[in-house]
Amino acid sequence: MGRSPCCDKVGLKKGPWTPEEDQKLLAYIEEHGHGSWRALPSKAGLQRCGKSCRLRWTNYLRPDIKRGKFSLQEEQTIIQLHALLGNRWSAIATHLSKRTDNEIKNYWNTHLKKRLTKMGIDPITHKPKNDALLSSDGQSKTAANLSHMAQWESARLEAEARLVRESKLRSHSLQNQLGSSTFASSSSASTSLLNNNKQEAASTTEMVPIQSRSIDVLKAWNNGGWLKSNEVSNGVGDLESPTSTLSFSENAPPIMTTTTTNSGSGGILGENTMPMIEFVGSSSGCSVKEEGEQEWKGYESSNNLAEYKDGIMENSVNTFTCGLHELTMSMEGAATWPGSHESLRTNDHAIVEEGFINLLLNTNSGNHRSLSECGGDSNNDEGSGNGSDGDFYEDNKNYWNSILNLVNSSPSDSPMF
DNA sequence: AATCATAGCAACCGCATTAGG
DNA sequence: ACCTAATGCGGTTGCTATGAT
Repeated sequence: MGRSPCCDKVGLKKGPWTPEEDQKLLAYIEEHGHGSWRALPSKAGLQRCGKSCRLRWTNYLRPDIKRGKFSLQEEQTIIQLHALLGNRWSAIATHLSKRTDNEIKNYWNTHLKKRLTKMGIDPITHKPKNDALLSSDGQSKTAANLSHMAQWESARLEAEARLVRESKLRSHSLQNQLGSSTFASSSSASTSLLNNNKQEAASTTEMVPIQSRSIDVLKAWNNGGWLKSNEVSNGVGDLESPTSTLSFSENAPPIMTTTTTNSGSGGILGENTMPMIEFVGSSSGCSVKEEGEQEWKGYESSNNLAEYKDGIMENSVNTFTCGLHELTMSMEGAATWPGSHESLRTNDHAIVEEGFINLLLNTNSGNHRSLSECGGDSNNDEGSGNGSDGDFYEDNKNYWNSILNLVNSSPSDSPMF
């Protein structure tokens, strides 16, 4: 497949945008929308290629972009999501609303990466340098992937175990609760499940006003139609998308429950033997740090790995709660579990992964202190495994929990259901 | 004051994927 | 099923500002 020519065309301007050009582009999009980017430049009277216009808009002119200094909370979110996702900037950006992937990427490359390196942390593997050196040079990336894979796999195994346990409970509750329908769901069976999970969520979190709204979450993923429950729970009413065009007129609920029935005809859920999946998450009150409230200086000056660990791998005892098993169900229907980090780039995998992330981010049930609070003044409570770091499993769990906690408490309005 | 080095960031490049005919 | 345009995304480049010598 040949690549379409773009900026090589003669007569098209390249380089920095002038205020006049910005004004033209802005005015045009405000009036007409961007429509076809290729056609836009001529219509807007710009001597630019469509791609350049699109980039300028998405990275700079879009009105919902937050610019300026990154807060500590944002920095920590980026670091942890990077540990989780690697250099998948767009995925990271979806959890930092109002920040563009380009900005995050730049910030990582110019600030965070150096900072971690300075602290003796390998920015690729997110492990202490000594560990990373074991797989030096070209192998460090592979090591990072393996690390990510191991973490994913660990979470998945835990989820699977839970799935087995809960699926049995479900079949019981299904039979018992057909018919109750306080949720706007297309199926009464799913409704009863929702209620189960709603109660479960409510029992493990602070009581939150419960609304609900059902969508086909997989379809929503396919369409890029993210719903962000965090924003609602954070008191932000409108749902903004990190991309320019998505918006939702309705508020997402503090607990977003999603069901989809399995047609059994293939697709993502094709091999799923469960009759339906549901995503139940909750987000509760969060603590938001003001920008610049805390600095990294403690970490930097001490160059102390233990402190880093305490900050990033916050000690928490909560486990993956509701949601993971539902995700696993969809995962198993969606071909295979990703065998490598890169393999996630296929659409199904991306869907699964995003769902997993969102579940991770959305399933916190009560331990939602921010890292700013916990990691910032390090060691309020002794860390994972009570100081004995030999237990890989505990470390690993705490690592993921810390990510979960971080983003749940993040002010960044991460997209959720 | 001039020169060089470095940091920061906007913008570009090119591959991958998706959508539509 | 195939082709092509459009779009998404991550890596890289190059310009500008700032600091050091």
